[in-house]
Amino acid sequence: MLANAVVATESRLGRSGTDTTVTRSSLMRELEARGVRITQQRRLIVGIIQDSPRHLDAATLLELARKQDSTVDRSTVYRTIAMLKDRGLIDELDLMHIEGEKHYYEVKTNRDHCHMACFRCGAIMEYTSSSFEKLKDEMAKQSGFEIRVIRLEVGGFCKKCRKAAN
Amino acid sequence: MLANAVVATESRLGRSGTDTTVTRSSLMRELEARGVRITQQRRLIVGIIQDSPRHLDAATLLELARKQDSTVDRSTVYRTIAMLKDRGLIDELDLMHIEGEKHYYEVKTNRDHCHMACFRCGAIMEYTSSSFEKLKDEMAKQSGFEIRVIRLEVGGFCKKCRKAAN
DNA sequence: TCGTAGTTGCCACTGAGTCGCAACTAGAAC
DNA sequence: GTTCTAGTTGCGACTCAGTGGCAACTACGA
Repeated sequence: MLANAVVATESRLGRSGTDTTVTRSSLMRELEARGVRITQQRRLIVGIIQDSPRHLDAATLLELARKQDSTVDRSTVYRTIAMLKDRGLIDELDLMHIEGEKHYYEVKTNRDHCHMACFRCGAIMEYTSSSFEKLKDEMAKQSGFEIRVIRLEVGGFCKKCRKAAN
Repeated sequence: MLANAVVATESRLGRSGTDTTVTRSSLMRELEARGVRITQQRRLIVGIIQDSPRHLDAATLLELARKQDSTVDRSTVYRTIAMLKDRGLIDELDLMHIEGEKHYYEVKTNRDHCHMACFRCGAIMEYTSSSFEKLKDEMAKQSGFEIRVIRLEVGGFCKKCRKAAN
């Protein structure tokens, strides 16, 4: 029981920072350690991803970056995302395409977790569980597959919305 | 052990029909039963999805449909896909974006299953397991979430490719 | 056979993401 | 501090998936 945690979020497409079992690494520190060239733009974009309380898509990320530096280009945002993804520092999510075909990004956590998207209110909840870890191990063992990325996404209706529907 | 099954596929983006535990319903029969208007185009498109040994994306589906009826339009394919998705008759997959941003479709099965995509050879494997069903139940119970769609996708390297890499 | 609600083809559009290239710059070498 | 250059950026034009309005067509019930 203690190993399981439902992380509910207050805001739309938000995510909670209160979970004690899930931690996220410092992107900037990782990049420096790996000898990646640190440009102003990267510092800015990476900072926004790191500090965001919500799952960001590329367009929102660009918008936020431009608030601080209006010259930042769309390509730079996409290229920075690709760079972080290649290095395994961020995860890409679809969130059940709850708002079109966008992709969302989040800093990789120490534990894999699932995202539950409410079709009615758009809330995103994160869920970690030891059963998920076990399933992952079982899959790798039985299939001989080397798992690099895993994504478990759920669409449906959250507790609040189910109550509201009654 | 018996409850688990790794379904390996021969071909790229293929899927096996040999699994005895996973069954797929007849789309046409379902549509008729639900009083959906059966047009020539729908019969054609739905037939292709049903009979395909591979996971199809919209563009491929259109191409295959046009081989039998060159007048079929792209919109019709997208609208048919949307119709089947809305009615919960097919599932949409991303397959870890192994080939760009396409979406792939498959007839809904009696059991949820996972898709494992090999980054090297592009093979897609399907995996069903009682642990997956259990995790699903646990998630619903603990979070109060009503699960309508669930998608578990894995990216990495398949057994063959891992051996080949050595 | 007819009438019409639902569907199709057409076409123009949007929005996400990519790519080549010239200009710029982080950071190593001196 | 100055210089050098490989790596990065901004720009702009592009591709590709998917959408939506609208007139013409058609499945199917009466």
